[in-house]
Amino acid sequence: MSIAAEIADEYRRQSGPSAIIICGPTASGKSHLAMELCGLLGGELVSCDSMQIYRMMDIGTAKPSLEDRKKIPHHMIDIVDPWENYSVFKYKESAEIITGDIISRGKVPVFCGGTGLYINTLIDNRTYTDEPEDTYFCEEYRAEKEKCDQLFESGDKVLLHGLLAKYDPEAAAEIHMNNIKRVYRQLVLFFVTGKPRQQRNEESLLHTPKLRYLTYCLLPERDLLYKKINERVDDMREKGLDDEVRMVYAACRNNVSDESVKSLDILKLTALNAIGYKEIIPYLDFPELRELGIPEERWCRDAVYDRIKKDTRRYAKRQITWFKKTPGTVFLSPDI
RNA sequence: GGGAGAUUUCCCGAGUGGCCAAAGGGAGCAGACUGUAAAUCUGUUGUCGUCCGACUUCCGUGGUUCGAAUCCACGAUCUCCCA
Repeated sequence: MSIAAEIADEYRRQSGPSAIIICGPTASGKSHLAMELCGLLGGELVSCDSMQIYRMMDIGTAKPSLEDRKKIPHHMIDIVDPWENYSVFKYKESAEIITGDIISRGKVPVFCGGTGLYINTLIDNRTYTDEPEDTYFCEEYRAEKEKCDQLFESGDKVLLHGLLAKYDPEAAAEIHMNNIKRVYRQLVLFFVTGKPRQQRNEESLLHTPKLRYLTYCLLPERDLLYKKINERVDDMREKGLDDEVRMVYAACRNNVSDESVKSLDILKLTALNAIGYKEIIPYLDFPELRELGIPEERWCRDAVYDRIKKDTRRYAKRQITWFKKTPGTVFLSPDI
């Protein structure tokens, strides 16, 4: 019996509202399995992928083909533009509505993706409060936030970490000083909510999950996975990743303030830091990118694509590390 | 045939007598994370033991020395130059 058939059987044995999650590192064959399951169970696919969320980024994120999307309804794909900000909070919000809708129509939600943070947010039914821009727990924190911004800009990790130690010592003890981005984020969250990390975490877990999730993680043998990754990157190259990256970058450039382009803040956009994009962007022929100093050397496609492969492999490793500790997960090792 | 230079732990590469299991980088491996996550960060990489430690290494063999990756001799392989 095929893996899909077995999972389908297991699913049918469930009582009460249930959903299936298919996770695993990139190129482990998640989409294929999820599609098969949808076919067997009359399911609809809900993506848990932080990059397939973005429109235009088709080749580099290995989005399912339009053909597949016609066969089985796919959700949570192509819902934001690459120059927009997105977050787990927004993901959870939309995914919840969509899931409810799928169930109310008597279909089975089949979640599929590799973003562990999103997946665990679903499983635990974490709830966050909205985080409006520029709202602070108290007036005093507004000034502190500004100070915090300055420290972050100047890269003063020692003082920034010290600031966190002052407001949320527990978080400071757990987050390494070098992890300046996270230190900064913790501070911002503290100034907005007025609550330390521990408390926020606990409170986000107060709502019991409405669904029972059957979680499966595809974990191919490492060598096989890496081989598959390399092949997939070569494939992307052939399909025209270069052109797609140029198009996405240009689109972001047109939709972001001149200031951001000039200061290269544009490069901080989450979408532009996706693997396959961030490696190619420095070589694009846009005036502001000259500052990066890289275009001087010859554009060596082989080297760039090797870097993409390497970054993808490392990403896969991080995904595996995450999935391994998600409770209740059933691990499968496919031959791909 | 003659001359010059090279050979270092997975790779690149530092090291020229003790502070060397050997800088640094790459790649690998392991991990953290639960409010930007395809992001960000940490640890580790000769063997054995839990840290202190013990043991085996720097092309090979032999030698000098209290002590050698480092000096000497011979050999092997590679690169360049003259024939």
